[in-house]
Amino acid sequence: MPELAEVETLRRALAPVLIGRKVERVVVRTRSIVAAPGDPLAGFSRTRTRVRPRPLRRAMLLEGCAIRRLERHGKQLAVDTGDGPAICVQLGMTGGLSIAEASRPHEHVIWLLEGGVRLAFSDARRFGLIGCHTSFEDLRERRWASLGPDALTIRAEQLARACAGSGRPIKALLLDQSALAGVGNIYADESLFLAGINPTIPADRLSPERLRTLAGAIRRVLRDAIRAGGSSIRDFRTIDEAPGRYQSLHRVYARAGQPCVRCGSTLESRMIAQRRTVFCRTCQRPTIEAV
DNA sequence: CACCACCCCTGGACGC
DNA sequence: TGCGTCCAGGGGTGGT
Repeated sequence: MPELAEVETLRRALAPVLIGRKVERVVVRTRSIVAAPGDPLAGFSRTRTRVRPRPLRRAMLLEGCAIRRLERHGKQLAVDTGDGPAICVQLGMTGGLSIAEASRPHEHVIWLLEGGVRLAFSDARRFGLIGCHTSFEDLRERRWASLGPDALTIRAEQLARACAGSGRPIKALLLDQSALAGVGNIYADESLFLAGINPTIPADRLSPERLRTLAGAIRRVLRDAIRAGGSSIRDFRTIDEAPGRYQSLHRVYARAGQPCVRCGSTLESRMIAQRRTVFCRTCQRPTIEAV
């Protein structure tokens, strides 16, 4: 389940291998995983109303171009050629990028780069997506403009703006990529626990002080997770198959029924915004405070 | 507009 | 051992 920390781990591992290298050939095994310019941003495979996919030319997937930089916003990774096209990789639930000569299961797109480097996008459940754009500017306008500020550097004031006027549970807001980009179910629960905030509290009922605490907790949890190479719950691996180490540091995620690491109470679990949510009723009291 | 249920998909865990 | 069932959830879509 790649979230910001896992995507950033990938970005840092890929950059030294890819930057400056030319893509010699691209192999597309699963057309539906790729959105060409003009295709619905979601990828036509996901829309209920069937849309005929636009013709896909391999130059759209960077064939013949040299890679200049890798950028990340939230959970999305952009591969940019500078003066040419750019692609946006969304890993979804089980997507991954690897550099290996041997093929892995469920490979959908493979880039063969100069020097014998083989980059592959694999995704068992195909929730992931590769968006093709004419330029990095186009990618930013069409894809990243609708995302909220990046969670790794979120400031209290930005979080306050996102929460203002929203009666949704704070957990639901943290998961909303248009409010805050990069936090998924794991780091939402971990951040709320660290901040001592109950996940059911309406976003607009949190005081400025608690929002400051929460913004700091989000930054810290993500920084620590990146330092540990991300969380490997099921599928996530960095480019050389190495698993992350942060899952052993989870304080609440997937620990329902186990004792709270801080107070020993039994951790509770409930559904919020269609997501399993684990928290400590003692350390994260459901107090509604005056604003 | 804000919010939420639903849907896409498959591997792994678990019960019998 | 094997098979059926449930669950995980990112994010777009459509309905309320």
